Amino acid sequence: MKKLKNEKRVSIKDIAKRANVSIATVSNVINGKGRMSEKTIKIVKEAIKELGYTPNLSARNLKTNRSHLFGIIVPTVKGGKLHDNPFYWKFVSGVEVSMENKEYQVILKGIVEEEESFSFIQERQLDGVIVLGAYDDSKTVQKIKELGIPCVFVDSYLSNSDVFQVLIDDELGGYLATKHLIELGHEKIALLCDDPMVSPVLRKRFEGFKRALKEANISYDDRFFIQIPINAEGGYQGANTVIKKLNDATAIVTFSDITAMGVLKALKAANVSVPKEMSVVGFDGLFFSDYLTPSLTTVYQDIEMKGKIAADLLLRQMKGEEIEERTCILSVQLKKGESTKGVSPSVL
Amino acid sequence: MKKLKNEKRVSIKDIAKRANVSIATVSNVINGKGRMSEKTIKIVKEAIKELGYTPNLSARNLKTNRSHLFGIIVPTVKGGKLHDNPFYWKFVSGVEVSMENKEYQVILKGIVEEEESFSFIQERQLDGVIVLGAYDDSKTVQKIKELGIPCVFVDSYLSNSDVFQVLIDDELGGYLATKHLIELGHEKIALLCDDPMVSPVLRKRFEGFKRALKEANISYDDRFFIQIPINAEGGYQGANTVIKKLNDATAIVTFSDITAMGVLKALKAANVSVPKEMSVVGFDGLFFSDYLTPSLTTVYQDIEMKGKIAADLLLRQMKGEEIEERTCILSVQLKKGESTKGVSPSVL
DNA sequence: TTGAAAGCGGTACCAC
DNA sequence: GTGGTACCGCTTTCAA
Repeated sequence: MKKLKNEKRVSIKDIAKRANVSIATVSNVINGKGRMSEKTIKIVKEAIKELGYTPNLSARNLKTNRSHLFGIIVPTVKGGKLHDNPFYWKFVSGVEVSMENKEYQVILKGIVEEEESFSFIQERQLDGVIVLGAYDDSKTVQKIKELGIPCVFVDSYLSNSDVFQVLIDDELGGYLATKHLIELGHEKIALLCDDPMVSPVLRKRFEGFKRALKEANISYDDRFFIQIPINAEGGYQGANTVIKKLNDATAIVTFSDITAMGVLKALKAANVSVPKEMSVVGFDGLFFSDYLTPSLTTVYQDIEMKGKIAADLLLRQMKGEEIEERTCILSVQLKKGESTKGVSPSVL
Repeated sequence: MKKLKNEKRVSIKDIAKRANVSIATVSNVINGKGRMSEKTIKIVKEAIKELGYTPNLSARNLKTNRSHLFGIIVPTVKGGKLHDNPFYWKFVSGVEVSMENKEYQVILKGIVEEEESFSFIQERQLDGVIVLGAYDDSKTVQKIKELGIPCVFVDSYLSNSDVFQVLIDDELGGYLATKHLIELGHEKIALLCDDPMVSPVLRKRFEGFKRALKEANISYDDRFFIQIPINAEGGYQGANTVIKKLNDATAIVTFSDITAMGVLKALKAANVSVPKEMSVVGFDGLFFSDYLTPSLTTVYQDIEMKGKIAADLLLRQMKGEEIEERTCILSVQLKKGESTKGVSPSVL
């Protein structure tokens, strides 16, 4: 005989009724707190199974002030655009690996600092946040710190040493890319890059670039710096600028594989052979870099590991663990592909 | 003089006290319900601003049974691995566009059907879910439907016409890819694909493949079907198989750009020139397909649009809107690149 | 070992 | 128009 059920979700109360115990006991069984007889535990557990109970996290969160939710926040990148860059995905992937079986869920959110507020962090009671690519003076840092919740800053170069940070050795990356070219005999090296002043990450890489030049006694020449947005289109445009205005350049350094991808396309379209007439170096070591033609010489960073470590730091903070080493700097390495070779003897 | 504050978050009560009204009134102001005098509204709003109040969503959710959270669920793909496929990024991107300024947050979750339960949907009180790539008999469909929450199935070919679905014309896609090659004179066309029986999407594309052959009176030959996992490595291996065992093949059809990418790499490594000696077709039209060498001829689908529409259907369901057309099928089109050309006269 | 009850921060009904 | 209050589902203290 079918009952017209109210279809309400089963709650702790229903379990209590079914098991003939109080809701407090049910709660204790669920959370494994207090001491109860084996018998009650069994009865309650059976009731839970029979009735198909699942806890209501809203209620639990309300009471405990914890949400088991945390955020990955990317300032400066608007929602939709976030997903154009494989970097973020690799990162999230790493985060999720660390989160596996920890009962946390992740909310990924792109933010435009000027427009958006951070109220959702409070509203949702996020237990912690990972922030990507902030910088010392950004509002984001200020606001997040005000909230006083566990957080980890990635690629942010914050000067405050109390803050948890994950970085890579960007300076080394810029250095390695450039040095590699120099060792191959290149001297006229164009750099395609967004304004290094807006991002500490780019600034570091830029410094590495200059260090390599200096070490080789090659003077830095402004003409060889081409400012472009860091994306494929930027690379495309930038490469065309090189072709048109810097006909003595024999190599191009970019600070992202995505940019390099655009560079390769432009060079191909202009019939400039890579690496014969022009060497190209990328940065990141994203999955496709190996599948381009020619395959890309690039500065590899372990993005997934970055995500893992960030998540790990966050989890440990949330547990209230004492953490001595608050900044983690990952190394990078040059991954040689086919896009670079020795400079050909100039034909006169 | 500093007070030792309890540092508790300001709640509706604090606002009520500050504004000298009841919490009911505050709630009404916040939600714009009921009729109140302009004056009270102003006072309350000021108090909210002064105290920096943000609502506690857990509390609200508890009361209203809505979470303003929804899930994008990918069965068959385990958490971390989800992010290896640009398809999902693009899709999520579309979803977020539709969600813009709707106060919803998205949780992306890969699931292994066998292992995982769907309890998180209930626990978090998700207001709705978008499921990618389920199929009629999958547990996922059954379970989600039992939950009775708004949902949209994408790429799932569910036979139940009551269900909300977004699809592309996969059959047409398979057909177009193949027909294009046939028109170029190819007859020995290898197909690299995962088992079409496990996924309705692949089955449809496979059917399109066969239809094109049939139309051209080319008999389908089992030898030319190479089963591989749909990823770059699969493409790489598959192409090598073609090289070794099918030396009469002049073209390769794949059902994903990622696969095609692997194919191109293998062919390049084996010194098989594309498209001169072998034509290659991809599927999806992902961002990098245009940057490969040669650029990929591929079946383009508007993944972002898929995401937009799915999100839109979901939002409308949640609003309780009447929706007549429950299944949306997007078209696809052939995007010609450099990876296909007419078959060269066979050299004897 | 178990249970009664207060209360987390809201919403919504109903009385004034 | 405004306010009192029950209640959402759960955790937790304290008493039995």
